[in-house]
Amino acid sequence: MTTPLRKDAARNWDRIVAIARALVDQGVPLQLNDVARRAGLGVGTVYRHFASPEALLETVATPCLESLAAHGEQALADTDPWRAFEGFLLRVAEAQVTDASLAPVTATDTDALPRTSELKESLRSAGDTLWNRARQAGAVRPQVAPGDLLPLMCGIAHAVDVRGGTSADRIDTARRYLTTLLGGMRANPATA
Amino acid sequence: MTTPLRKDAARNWDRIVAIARALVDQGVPLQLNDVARRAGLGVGTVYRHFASPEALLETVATPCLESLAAHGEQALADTDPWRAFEGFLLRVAEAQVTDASLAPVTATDTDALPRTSELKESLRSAGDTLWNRARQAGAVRPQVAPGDLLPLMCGIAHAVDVRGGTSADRIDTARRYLTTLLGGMRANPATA
Amino acid sequence: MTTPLRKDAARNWDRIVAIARALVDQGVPLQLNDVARRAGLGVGTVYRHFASPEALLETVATPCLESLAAHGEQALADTDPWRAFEGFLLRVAEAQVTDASLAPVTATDTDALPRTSELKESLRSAGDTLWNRARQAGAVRPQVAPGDLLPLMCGIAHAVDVRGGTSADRIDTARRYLTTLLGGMRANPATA
Amino acid sequence: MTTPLRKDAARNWDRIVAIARALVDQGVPLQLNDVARRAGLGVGTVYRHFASPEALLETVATPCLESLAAHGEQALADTDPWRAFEGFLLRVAEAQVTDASLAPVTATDTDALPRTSELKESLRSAGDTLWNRARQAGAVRPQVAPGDLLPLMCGIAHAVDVRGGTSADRIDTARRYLTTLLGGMRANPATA
DNA sequence: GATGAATGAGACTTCATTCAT
DNA sequence: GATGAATGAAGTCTCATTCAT
Repeated sequence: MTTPLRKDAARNWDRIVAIARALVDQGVPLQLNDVARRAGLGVGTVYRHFASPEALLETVATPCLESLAAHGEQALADTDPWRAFEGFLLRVAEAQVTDASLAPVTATDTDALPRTSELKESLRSAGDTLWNRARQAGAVRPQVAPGDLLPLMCGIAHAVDVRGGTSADRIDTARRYLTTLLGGMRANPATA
Repeated sequence: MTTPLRKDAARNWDRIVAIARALVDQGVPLQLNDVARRAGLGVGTVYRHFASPEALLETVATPCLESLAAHGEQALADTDPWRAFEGFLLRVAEAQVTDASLAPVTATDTDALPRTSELKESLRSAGDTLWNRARQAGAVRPQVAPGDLLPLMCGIAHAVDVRGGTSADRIDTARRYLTTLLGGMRANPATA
Repeated sequence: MTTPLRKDAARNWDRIVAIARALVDQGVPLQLNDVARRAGLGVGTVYRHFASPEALLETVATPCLESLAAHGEQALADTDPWRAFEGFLLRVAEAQVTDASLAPVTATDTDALPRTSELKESLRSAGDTLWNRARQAGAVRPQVAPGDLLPLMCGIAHAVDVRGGTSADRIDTARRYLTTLLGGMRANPATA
Repeated sequence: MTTPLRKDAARNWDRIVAIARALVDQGVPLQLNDVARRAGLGVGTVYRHFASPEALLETVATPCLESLAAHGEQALADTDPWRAFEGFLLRVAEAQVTDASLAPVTATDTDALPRTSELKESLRSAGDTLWNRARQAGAVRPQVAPGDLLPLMCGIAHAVDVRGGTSADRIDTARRYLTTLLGGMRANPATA
């Protein structure tokens, strides 16, 4: 497909992504000039690898998106539709509040990299399928539709951001919020 | 309290706010220079009235915040705790997706105007009280705490933004999302 | 000469000068808008009394300049020419490092108020006369000429500023510097 | 240490500094925007080379500071402590009234460039050493201490500025002032 | 006389992107 | 391929002064 990079170019690529990852983790906005300086590379080099800050950000987010997409695939194998559905959303929500590169990438419509679009599509489709199965099993109410899943996960992530608090709290909070939301999606609340 | 503005100054004030309102509605980021140019005023004039873009944005948001706060007060008079609680959140959610000035103002911690802080505090406190009443009436689960209410409303607004769609859909979507969330918060789903 | 001010105008005048004095003492640069706000007056009022920041600053400096000029007059009565000369310069130097309004006023060529020019001229002339007497008495070397006196006092004030240190040190430092300088001006060092 | 600049960048650097030099000589305050316009360069280019107006000013001043520092070193080799001390101060005073970039740089505490701090420190230390030697040789009175030297030189420069007069006079005036000051510092006036 | 709103030039700085070397 | 200098629009904000009310 793509020509493999020359060894040094690959080294640069790795370096750029590593630096960007670190910046994202520290909450520093990605600026290609800045990344270049920190990486000890020329801006041009960074631009050669990544056409825009968004492209770099998406590259940083890719492994996480891939792992989520993989989880989505696996979840399809689960025999309990609700558990599969719930587990998938939990993973997504946790990832969103854990990895700062995710929120902006999932929240936008326009992707810089085709790979990003593929992965987001894959997530969407996994979510839809899981939702449909749960629906057919009578476990979810039709109130929210498949296309709502990812937006809602973005909403949870944003709610957690707004709430503030220490980074240790974030996962807990996200879980509480998701649990609540799921409570409203479930068809047969555990009243029995 | 405050001296009423001179007639000409008031005219300018109104004009600035009106232009800002229009910009916000079109999704254009507020820039004081830009507002000044469009209003046919000197930058200094705009800065005299609004010390920062945030101050102007908050001013634009104020009427809406006031109306929400007023609704919060009224809701306290409702004898049905759950209905009062639900009604309040519904109003907040609708406002958030209807008025683009609200989201950034409610999502930040640092307010430019004291009035904004008052109103936000008032909303928070109304939400808390309504939640507590519903709680004491056994209508809500303790899963989410009062402090979570506003963040969650911000989350819903964000989810609606991410979902996209026409502005006509937005209110419906917000309602669906809120209904779902409330479904998860309610202690005794009306199954009885 | 000048029409006496109406009572309220005089009150405003006093107030403005008092505020300006306080600002100068705190090292805050004089801005007429700022002064007006702090005085609870309109800018226009301040401009009516003082045509420019410089005019206000000179007004603030005036009492001190007057007292120095008065001292200059008195010094002429002293029978010991060197003591008179030395005493005058000491007073000037102390004033310069004590009253922050003085340095800018004495250092510039262009005065905003005629009164300032008069006072500066008076100081200059007093210094010249004292220098001439000391000269005729054989107490000073002709190395520095009369016109150098005030510039040198400004130089001392500036040296004290550059040196930094607490405000308590300033007078001592100024005295040391002046003593040294005078040591170089005196014709018969106390070697006898 | 530092990578040499590319040829074109060096050309721009030189140009910027040359223009800044000219402005300083004309007494025009350095403004990076202004310098950029006069140099026919983008603002960004000037900012790339000089992070702030102060940094540019210090760069303009550097050669002169270096030459003074070099003189300081050489002066240490002089066998006559007083002559060395006097010669050093004379050079500094002359430079101050000759090169308008010096006064603001020497008068401030906070340097924009590390190189400037080094050079200022070097001057300070040379002055201190020369003073100490002269002191040990019994040539100076302990009235002014080493830390006073640079402030006093700034004071002389300022006195010369205040005095005004043609630029031809300036050096003469500075010499007279310094001579007088040194007269007051010297322990054994050549009366013997 | 007093007021204070309005002015607007102009300073500072940032940053995404291009392109000569 | 890599470099990094250059670009310049655009945004921020300040402040001395004027003039309508």
